[in-house]
Amino acid sequence: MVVTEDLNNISNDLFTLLLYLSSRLLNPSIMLKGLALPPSHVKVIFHLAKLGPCPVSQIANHLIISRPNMTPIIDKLISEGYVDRYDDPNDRRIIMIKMTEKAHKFLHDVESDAKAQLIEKLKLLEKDDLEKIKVILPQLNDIVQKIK
Amino acid sequence: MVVTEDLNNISNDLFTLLLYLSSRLLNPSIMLKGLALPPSHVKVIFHLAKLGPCPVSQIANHLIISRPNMTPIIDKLISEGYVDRYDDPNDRRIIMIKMTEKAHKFLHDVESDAKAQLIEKLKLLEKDDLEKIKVILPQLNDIVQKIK
DNA sequence: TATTGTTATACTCTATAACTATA
DNA sequence: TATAGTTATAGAGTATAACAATA
Repeated sequence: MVVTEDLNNISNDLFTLLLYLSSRLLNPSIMLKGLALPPSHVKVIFHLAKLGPCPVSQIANHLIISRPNMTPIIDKLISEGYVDRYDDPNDRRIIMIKMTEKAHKFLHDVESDAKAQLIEKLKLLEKDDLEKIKVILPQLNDIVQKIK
Repeated sequence: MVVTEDLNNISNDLFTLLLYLSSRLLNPSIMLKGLALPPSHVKVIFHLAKLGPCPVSQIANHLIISRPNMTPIIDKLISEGYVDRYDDPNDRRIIMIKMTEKAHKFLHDVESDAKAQLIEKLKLLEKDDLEKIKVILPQLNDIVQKIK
């Protein structure tokens, strides 16, 4: 049976896992530095990749970016060819944002780099441990994926 | 035996895990917003908590913050009582930074909030899944902790 | 009246180059 | 000569309030 103490332990372990992952394997905020686009812009593309075309304010709400700052971000992404803007026929107040092929390629490159870095670090592990996480990770992903 | 294909799969699973964790459970960059201190300042405190007292430039190197920007960051952290500055007796060029009790309490509060949020999300899982990750997480942490 | 997106503006955070002090 | 930290400064990112257009 799962009790409050279990929830506390699991939450502690998850918190530790997040710290370990970002300090030892892949720090998202450091990964986003040194790219052709500023972090906030990359996050917008990530968001569009996950949810598809979105209204400006929905992106702002999800990424905790203030509405006024979305305008220059979207302007720059458009001028560099990463997203397109189009009107919502059902509500003329709304402007929809959609990522382009260039943005898909950009994300793919970022992801490839990140995974290449991960592989280098994973090579440092012993074979037993690699065998273990090879089994564990899919199980954990199945569970985490159910949340929300 | 662990082969290249396994490394690719593991790296894919790890990447997916990081995305799931930060989008469904706890997004570090969103967690750092809305705090009393800007993200860069909080990261400095986190770094000091992990490594103990550090020279300014070591903090800068690890967090990918440029050296000149460390000065105002440290100034502000000192003025608000989160860190102390003292000289390294062995090398008079070096200025050491050390976190205060107030910073420890601050980190503890941030961590408590994060864990409370995690628990709320974990409650959405079924008991079977909770039993599973209760077993899985410590195993994964043991392995990840060995890297680097 | 509420919401979407924009403008204007001030504030904060950041990056670069040049400087001082010590090694 | 190389390194630690600082100063000066320009640029990039962000938050707030006020506005126009649409619902």
